[in-house]
Amino acid sequence: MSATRRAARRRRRSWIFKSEPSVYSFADLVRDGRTLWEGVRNHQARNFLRDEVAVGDEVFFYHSSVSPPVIAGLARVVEAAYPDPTQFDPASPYHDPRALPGAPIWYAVDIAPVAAVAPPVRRDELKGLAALADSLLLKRGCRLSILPLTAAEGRVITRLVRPRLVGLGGRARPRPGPGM
DNA sequence: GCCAACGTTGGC
DNA sequence: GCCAACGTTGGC
Repeated sequence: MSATRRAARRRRRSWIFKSEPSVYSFADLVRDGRTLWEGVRNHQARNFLRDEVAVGDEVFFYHSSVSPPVIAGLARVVEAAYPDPTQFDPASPYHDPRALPGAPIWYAVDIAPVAAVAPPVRRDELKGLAALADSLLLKRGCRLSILPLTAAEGRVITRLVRPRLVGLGGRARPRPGPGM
């Protein structure tokens, strides 16, 4: 089997991507159909984006800094890491003068919406899950905006989210993929 | 609005 | 390299 083929068969991973909905919400993603996940300026989160987030991975779109914080949607990765263009743009709030074309510091991936979660899954519902007791997501003080889930954590969140998946644009709800 | 947690910066 | 000061994140 070729390397690409092995990569294609790699186990799909699950991630939490946090966003403040006043900056960019799941509804914005639905409107846009696809977006680059720009502006990540934390090294650990950057490393996940650059090295581990892969096409096809599942993304739980998390609204932070709102009350209550929620998982508002399901998305998937449609383009793996490439240099975040905003780092080179002096007009961008994410501009980083240390970054040079050819020597990027920050990376972005592209994601697309799969289904809305309605009603959204609230953080306090997640807190009720024993399987998430030690998760990064619920860990006090965890400020990572790109957050890996273990397979078990992904499963348990999927179980909660799945009955609430609402297809986009009035179409039928998306067929659950393998493992869902 | 408060504040805990954590990352970054900069003086030494 | 240490560490105090400061800024940001993000739940509450």
